[in-house]
Amino acid sequence: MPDKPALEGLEAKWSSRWDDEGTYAFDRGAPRERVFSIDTPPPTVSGSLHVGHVFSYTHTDAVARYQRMSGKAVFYPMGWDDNGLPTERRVQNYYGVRCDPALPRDPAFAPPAEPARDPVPVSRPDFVELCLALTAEDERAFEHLWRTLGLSVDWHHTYTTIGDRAQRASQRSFLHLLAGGHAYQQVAPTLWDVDFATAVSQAELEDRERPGAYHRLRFRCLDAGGQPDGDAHVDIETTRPELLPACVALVAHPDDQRYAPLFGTSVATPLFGVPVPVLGHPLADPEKGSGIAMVCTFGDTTDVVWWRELDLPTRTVVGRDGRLEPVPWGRDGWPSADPAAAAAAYDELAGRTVRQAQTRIVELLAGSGDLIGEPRPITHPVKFFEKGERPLEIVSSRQWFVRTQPLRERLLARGDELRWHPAYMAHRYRAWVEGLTGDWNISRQRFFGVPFPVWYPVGADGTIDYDRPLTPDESRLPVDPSVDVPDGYDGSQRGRPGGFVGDPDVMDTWATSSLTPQIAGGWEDDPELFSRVFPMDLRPQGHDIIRTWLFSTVVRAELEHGSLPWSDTAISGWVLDPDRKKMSKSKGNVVTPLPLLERHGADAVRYWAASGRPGTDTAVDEGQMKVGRRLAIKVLNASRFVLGRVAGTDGSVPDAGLAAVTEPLDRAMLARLASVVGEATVAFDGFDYARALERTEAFFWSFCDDYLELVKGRAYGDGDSPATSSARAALALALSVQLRLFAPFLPFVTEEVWSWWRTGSVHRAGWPSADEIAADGEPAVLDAVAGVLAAVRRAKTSAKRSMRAPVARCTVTGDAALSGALAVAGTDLRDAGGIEELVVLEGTEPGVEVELAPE
RNA sequence: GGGCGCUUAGCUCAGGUGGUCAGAGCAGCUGGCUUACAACCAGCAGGUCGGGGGUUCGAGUCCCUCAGCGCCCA
Repeated sequence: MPDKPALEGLEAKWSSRWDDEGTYAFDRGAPRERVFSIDTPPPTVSGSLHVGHVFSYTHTDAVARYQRMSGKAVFYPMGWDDNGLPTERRVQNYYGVRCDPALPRDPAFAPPAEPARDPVPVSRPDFVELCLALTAEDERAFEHLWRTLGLSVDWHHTYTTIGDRAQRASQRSFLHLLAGGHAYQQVAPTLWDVDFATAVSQAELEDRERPGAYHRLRFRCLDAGGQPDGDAHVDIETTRPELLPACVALVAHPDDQRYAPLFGTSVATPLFGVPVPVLGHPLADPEKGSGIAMVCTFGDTTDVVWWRELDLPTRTVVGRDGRLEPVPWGRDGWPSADPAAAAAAYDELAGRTVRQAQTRIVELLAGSGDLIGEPRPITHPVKFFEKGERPLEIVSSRQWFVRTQPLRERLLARGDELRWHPAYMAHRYRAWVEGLTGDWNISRQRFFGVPFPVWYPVGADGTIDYDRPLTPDESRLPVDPSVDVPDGYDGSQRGRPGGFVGDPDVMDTWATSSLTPQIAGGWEDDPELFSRVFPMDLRPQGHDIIRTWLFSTVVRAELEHGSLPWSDTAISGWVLDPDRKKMSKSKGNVVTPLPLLERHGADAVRYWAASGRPGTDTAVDEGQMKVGRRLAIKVLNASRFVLGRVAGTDGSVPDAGLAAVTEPLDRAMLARLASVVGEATVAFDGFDYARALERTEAFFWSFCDDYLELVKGRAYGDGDSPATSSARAALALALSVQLRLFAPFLPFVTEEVWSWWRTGSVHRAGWPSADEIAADGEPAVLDAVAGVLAAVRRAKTSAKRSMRAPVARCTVTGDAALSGALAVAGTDLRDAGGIEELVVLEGTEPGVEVELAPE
């Protein structure tokens, strides 16, 4: 035991010791009922560490440590989410490159030493190499952070979402979905980010308020013969006049009497003279604009609904590059009363971006007199990819979907079955599932991801037969269809008539991340392990990703296993900046965790994190970290005192045990501690680590302030007297229990102290039970005596005297319980308070009178 | 527009099933080198628990309503 114990260096000392000794190694031999398995969020490895990680991962770690101490074999693996767009973007910026899948691999490729001003095109394999290199570097930084923070992860069980195991699981599951009819491919309207050149899913959308303008456009009514019906017309309002050439219908609410007479008739689009029907649909809002809308393929998601439900034709004008594509007016589904005029007008638009096209078409409409009045500015919500900078377009493209729509009821039932902590978080899931409007698009037109394990036959005429995808045997997984060859073909047939082509896309990152319980648990790769850990016990995560990660994981487990992926989920809040504002890179208020760990120590930072209630947003609070640091130091010092009294001259601590605790005051203290153990245990069983910490901490401070002071006299006494033996035995028991109660929160300082007098790790010691210290003590004895001691201190303080100032006489008046307490603990009170004469009176007016000795 | 959460001392927050629940820590103030701890200790002061209404013998604690803040979804 050091003379002057300190916190410095404990992180490095113990994290490497734990590693060497396998303190947190998972016991594969444990039967399922003794296993506690955790499906930890694999953090996105895109370079920056975030204090939010430290916050929520500490919550999980506290629970993991509690479960481990309670005798569970804790399966606590760690993954890195490295696949996907964030990594691609980071690699592009870091190296100054861009992926060009048309390029062949360059055997001599080396990344630019300095990022060039203009991105260097690199082949897909070279690009993927760079992604792998950079994420490997980031992953080392993350692991260092986790070890410094003291996460009790089993570092033998790690995975990445781009690694072979993840690819195998993703592809295998995809093949199962395909075989089961849960995955299908379709050319369909797809949310498309022009800049990223990829499809995105509903879960990745966000609405942003953007300025726009209603343009009032005049459509001429047509008679039954398709000729203009005199001067009859109808005006619509649209924020996207540039989509006029893609107009396929007008819709109004079926009950809207203004337009009811027009239902079933046709009108002609201005400029292009395209005849389109006027139809009724309940989604048309009579309050919006003129109450009648033009349906385009496709301006927004409502257009998609109208198009589908009203069985409208498709006339797409916006291409994947966000520009208007050429259109064959008068042919192939592009009817016009005057194809030449339509073509002439459209020539002004083709090749322009949607923005440019809007400006131009407004000029054309104004010139033709079809724009009525001035555009009317408004702000309205526009759909964006959450990582994108330009509004999403909706384009038709070939995509893989997972059928979620028919699952709705089953998914809602699974949500009810899952135990949520806190319970109200279940609402978020339910609201999301109930609001699903389409199937889950899992195709991404990107590079650093898991490829779809499919090829397509190429017919003799060179057409690709998408309806008969070629799939590999599962034993071949993972495959890369751009390199590997389907069974029955050879490489020379790639892209040739009579040959094959590989699917060019990769899966949505959530299509892999939704399988983390399977990937981490060794699904099919290690069935023995999998049977012991799946379904898992706990999914910890933030509330912001309930609709993505939690939802998609429930979908996959339901389709693959017909079960929940875990029994419980613990939802952490967000970390806010010190001013309680949401952190974001754009605001520049993101707090990085390493400096905090260096400044305050891991135990202190963990204390702050563990003080954040489950589900509650919590501000970064260095004040709380300082409190945590003081607590850790207090644990060191109090332990040093206790062990200094308890240990023999040779340093060994006799294990006197509960039987030696004979003094009522000591038994009272242990009884109170026993109730704290009970409270902490109940709290932890409900995943309420914060309450467990609070109860433990409150006890500890009163233990130090009152009990230690009261018992000092006896503790320093003659080692052979029963009174001293009782004090020392109680101190040893109380310290042992408290160190274990604190261990999930302050793993470093508790392990340090444990090592002074115990063998093995405190983190492998048994979680304390009330039985260990269930003396038949009466806690009120301690309360009563501590109350008198406080009164004595008060008297000394108000007299501005030292705490050592002697008290000539202390007169205590109270009921029988109080006098009984003082009868059994009066000596301790006299010692602690420096009281020369203690007088106890029974009376109805309780009070303490303190007469200090003259100075 | 819908859903969820929050509103308790200057600040950050606790307050499981309604009855010493009006609390803690920080900050503030006043004292004390007390042989575990001055990176410490002792003590003090601080709030009509967002407003209004209701249920009840009794409500931060349950119900309704209003206001503000935040998040999610339209």
